Amino acid sequence: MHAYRTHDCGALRKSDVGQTVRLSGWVHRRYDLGGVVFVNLRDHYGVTQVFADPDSPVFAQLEGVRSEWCVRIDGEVKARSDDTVNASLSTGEIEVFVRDLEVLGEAGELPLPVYGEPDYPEDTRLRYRFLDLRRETLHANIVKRAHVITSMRKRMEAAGFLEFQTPILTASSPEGARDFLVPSRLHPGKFYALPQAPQQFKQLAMIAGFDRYFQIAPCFRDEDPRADRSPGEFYQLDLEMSFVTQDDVFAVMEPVLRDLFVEFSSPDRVSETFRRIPYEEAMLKYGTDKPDLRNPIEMRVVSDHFRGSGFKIFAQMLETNEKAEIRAIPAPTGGSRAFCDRMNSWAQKEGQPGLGYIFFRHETLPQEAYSDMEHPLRKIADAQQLQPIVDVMEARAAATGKGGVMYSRLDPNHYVAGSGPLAKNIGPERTEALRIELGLAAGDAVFFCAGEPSSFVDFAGKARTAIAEELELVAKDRFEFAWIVDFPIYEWDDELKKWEFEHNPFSMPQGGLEALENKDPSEIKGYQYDLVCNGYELASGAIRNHKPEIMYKAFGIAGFSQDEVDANFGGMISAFKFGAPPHGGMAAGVERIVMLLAGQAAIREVMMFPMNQRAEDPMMGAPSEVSPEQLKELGLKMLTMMKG
RNA sequence: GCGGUUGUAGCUCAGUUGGUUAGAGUGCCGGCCUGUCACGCCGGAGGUCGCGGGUUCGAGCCCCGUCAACCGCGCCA
Repeated sequence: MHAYRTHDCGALRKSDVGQTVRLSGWVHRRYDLGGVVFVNLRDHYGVTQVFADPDSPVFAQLEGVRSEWCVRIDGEVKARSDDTVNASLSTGEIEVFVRDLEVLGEAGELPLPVYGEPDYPEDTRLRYRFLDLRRETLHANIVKRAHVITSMRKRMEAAGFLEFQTPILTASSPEGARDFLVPSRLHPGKFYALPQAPQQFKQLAMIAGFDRYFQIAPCFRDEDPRADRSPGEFYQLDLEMSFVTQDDVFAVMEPVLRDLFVEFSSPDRVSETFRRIPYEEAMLKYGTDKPDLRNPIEMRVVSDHFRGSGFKIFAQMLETNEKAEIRAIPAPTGGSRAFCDRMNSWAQKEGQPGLGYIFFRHETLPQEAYSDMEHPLRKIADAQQLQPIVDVMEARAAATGKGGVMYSRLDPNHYVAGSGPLAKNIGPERTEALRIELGLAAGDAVFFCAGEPSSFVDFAGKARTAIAEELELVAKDRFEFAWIVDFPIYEWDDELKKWEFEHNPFSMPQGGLEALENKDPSEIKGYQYDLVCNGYELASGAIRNHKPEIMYKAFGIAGFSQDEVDANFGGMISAFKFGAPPHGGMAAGVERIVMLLAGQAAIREVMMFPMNQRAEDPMMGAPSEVSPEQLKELGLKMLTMMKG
């Protein structure tokens, strides 16, 4: 018999009854009834109930085991009686009567319960990560991660890509994030850098003629973390292709990613096709370049409705500031004063002066409008009869799955009225025109942001999210993908008074050299794209700039001289001078993909050994001090003494 | 670097307007229990209320400072 096991803890079935078996695992749970003791034994594969009574020679020992001890048992598989079958266990039809017991590893009092896995603070979980990883959810997340990565590899290979490894010790680059540096012993005073991405290497691989490259690539960036961004290191599905246009990259990667998501969810949960949304349109409609498209709300510019209107704040703003505009955030089903006021105070908590709104409800015409055909409200009511608002409401109900037809359209003296201070100021005709343009109905509302777009887009995006969350308009179980395209290449840095690369300096500008020479930098767009899903940026990529002269010009606009470009990207630039093929690709965040597929909101839930918010590993004690000898060998000297 | 939230038993948390001996659940220890699967019942141990200072007759609670964690901002080709 094997020293530790004949079966794993998820293996035994009714057909095994009568066998003598050996199992090893952890004590998941113990039920000591005095004359009989049950133990749920757990390993990677499952849970099996084992038990003993005074007939067993190891009854007393089995009574003595505690949670999370690692034990080996020998025993006989027995069928459970019908009334004691546990349907929630795959092994629930049997149990093992223990005749021998060996304690492989005792456990002290647990700092973190494995069983039941209640919420625990991060630091405790990270300090005892090996216990945390025994817990069902995290264990399953890590297993899922492995399966997702395997599936990525298979799909990429099936699509004709080859996986190559690129260096981990490489050169520091001035672009982008802060580098992790590694001192060189053989070259005192010089440093390697850990790669932020294999960007230059994969482009060199294209120039070397490998045509299609991919890698599950470790990437290192010395930046502060977020819930969806781990500190220090993470993995990307990195890829590059030669002789391709942007459309070719999309055509190859869309099925890879869609099928991956379908494999780990279901076909009806994933976008059939990935929409393409220009960056500008995304900023306008969603207030962000990584919109959550499960949220049906789309914003719209409605400045004209307020120009010269009785709502003086907006009207004057439009008159005095050319750049100012009014943007509407429709809120289907949000048509109550209580909801609008709640959003208004939410906005104030966000540091805004407030959030103007109109909400629409069904009202009865005033008496004097009943038969006065020239009365403005009579006209509105009649027009609504002609273009029945019921249709709008039905369409909206179909789109959002919420609301319904809330009144009879047969009563000629009923109409949909806009309410709230803003509606009073601009009057019923303008209110009605707004309602029609936005496709809203009784029971709906609309909020407004005003000013220069650059000052409110971020807030507008947040408001769009908050409104949809409050109204439960978000289709939670969906994965809504879109390509965000046509990113601007440059962004004006107001503090440094210069043009900066908005995304990545290696992209091909649309229009090539001519655009760089003739256009205002703010108007130059790149063949540069992001893949977004549910509000996360899942991937980012570009058709690369493979022509040295365009490269020099592009860097020149951002203030880099030809010498500086040669110094920092010399390897790649010189390669561009030896027959570089047009090429492009992208890189997708592995952790973010797994996070979405595992239904988690934090990236640490899909990483085996993540660091904490301060980029420390409390279990391994990283980062740590090193000995003076190690420093001396590297030619390094501490300038500041660490505290403690 | 900045802002918000949190910090009370091994662990997760409650603790009212400042008022006697700071509680619960869970875990741990002991006792009882032969069909549990969130086992049940009885008993017990376990606390520098993050730390330092202040106000007060009296502080877990109020004030000031400080440390730590999480979330966010800055940052993130």
